[in-house]
Amino acid sequence: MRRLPKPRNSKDSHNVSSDDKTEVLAETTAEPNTVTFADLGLSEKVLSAVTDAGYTHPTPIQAGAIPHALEGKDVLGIAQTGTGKTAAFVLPMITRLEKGRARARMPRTLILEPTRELAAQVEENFVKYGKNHRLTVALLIGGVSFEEQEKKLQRGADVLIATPGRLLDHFERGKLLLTGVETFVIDEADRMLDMGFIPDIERIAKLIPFTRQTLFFSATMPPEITKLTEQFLHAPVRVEVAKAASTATTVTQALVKSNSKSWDKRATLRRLLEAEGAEIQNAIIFCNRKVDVSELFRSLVKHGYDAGALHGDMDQRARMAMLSAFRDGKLKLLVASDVAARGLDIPEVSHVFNFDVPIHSEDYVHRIGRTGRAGRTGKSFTIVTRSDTKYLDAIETLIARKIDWLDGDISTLAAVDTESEAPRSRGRERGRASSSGRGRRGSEQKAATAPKAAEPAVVEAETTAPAAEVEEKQSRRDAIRAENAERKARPERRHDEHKRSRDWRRDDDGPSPIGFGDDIPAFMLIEPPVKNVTQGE
DNA sequence: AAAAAAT
Repeated sequence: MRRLPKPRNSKDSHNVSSDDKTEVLAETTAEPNTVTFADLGLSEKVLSAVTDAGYTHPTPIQAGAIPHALEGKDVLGIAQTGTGKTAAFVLPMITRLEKGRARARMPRTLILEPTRELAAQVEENFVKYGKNHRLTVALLIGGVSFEEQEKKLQRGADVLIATPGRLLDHFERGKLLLTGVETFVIDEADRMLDMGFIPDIERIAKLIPFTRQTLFFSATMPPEITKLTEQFLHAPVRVEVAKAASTATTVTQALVKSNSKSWDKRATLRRLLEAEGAEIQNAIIFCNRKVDVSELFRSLVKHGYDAGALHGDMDQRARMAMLSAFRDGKLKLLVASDVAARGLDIPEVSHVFNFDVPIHSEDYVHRIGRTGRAGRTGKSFTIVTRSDTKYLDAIETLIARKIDWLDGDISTLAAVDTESEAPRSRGRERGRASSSGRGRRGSEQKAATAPKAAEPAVVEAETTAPAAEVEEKQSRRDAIRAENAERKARPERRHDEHKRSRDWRRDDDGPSPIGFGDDIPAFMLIEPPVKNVTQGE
């Protein structure tokens, strides 16, 4: 038996809210797995597409939202990505579209997404589940030409999937009327808020008839979003599945200390990559800034790693190429900005590396949520420098637990020379500090693939917290906050900045590849460099 | 100290 993306742990649907409009997914009424897609009221054609895709049992958000969406009710879905949220609106929409036909320039449904990749992903869902239908789906996103999009609009689109900017652009050019929209979907509303899209969304909503059905999804419900739901939704059914500030139980988390110099961080990362070795099926490496994505990407390629890059300043074609190569397994490592943190459906990522500690703690949760999906296990490593400690404190407070250090916490960095923070065994750390020869490093490299000394404990964070656990978690948060404050009060040890090894410095990046700007995908290189060749240098 | 999105 397979489920649509992400069977989380069964507690997911126990969230209780006092809101009287709320429909809580009541698993008190039935065993979670007894509901099948056939019970939800979807049309035969949709059902057969779902069956063909290999799914029989809906996820909690699907079971909760689909029947109401089919009835034409407004739905407020509070769910993180990876809960099967997309199918929760795609399946009932296709069913409802069976009645009636699209007219030129008057799409019947509109879905707003915060990023281009997410929009493209939703389109794929319509293709997959609408294979027994003759649906016209138009994807209106920036970075690509208008022509084809206009053609589709002119022909009459049943489904419009758009990012706000390009949609308004089409509208202003008079290529589009929104007066025929029957169903309006706002996806990832909280992220749209972060990105400053709310005014655009309000403007778009005003162009759509009042009588429409609105499906509204958000991972979290900050006050601004609540206000927006009051404005957009009429007597909505509320379906809530997962808590935002939680990390999957299947993700192993660890911290790794490093000096803050970028070459030092890159060296730390490479050591981690070597240590994990064959365990890495594929990995996303997150950087906070786009320039750092490019820089790290070039460095990894130069060191012979099978790496790609993904960030918002890249050419759209390169973005798509990179993403599909990564999905297809042609790329092992994807260096990315937070474009890739949320929403993107990249199955089976075995590892997540945070090259930088995220500045906003929620991003940490989203990033490591890229691994350990659908019940699989995943590993995450976060490289921490001295100046990151306050962000780290915020993260630990948010997730209400301390994350294990792989090889001594940040305060131990000061005690030894700067290149010696071997990511694993303490014994080796001492050895590294006293050696400076290259031959030595070569053997070190081999040792890196040996079994790891300190395996970080498996996370026990909950995906959803019932009332009693909420309190317990809060007190844990308070304790962590106090502990962090106390640690901060202690005087910090100075470290020796001058004892850097020359070898590390030589890592600085050489000439950039040509053709794809800074971000030529490694898999497109004519001569794929061999891993480890440059490593010992 | 950031990223994303219309040109």
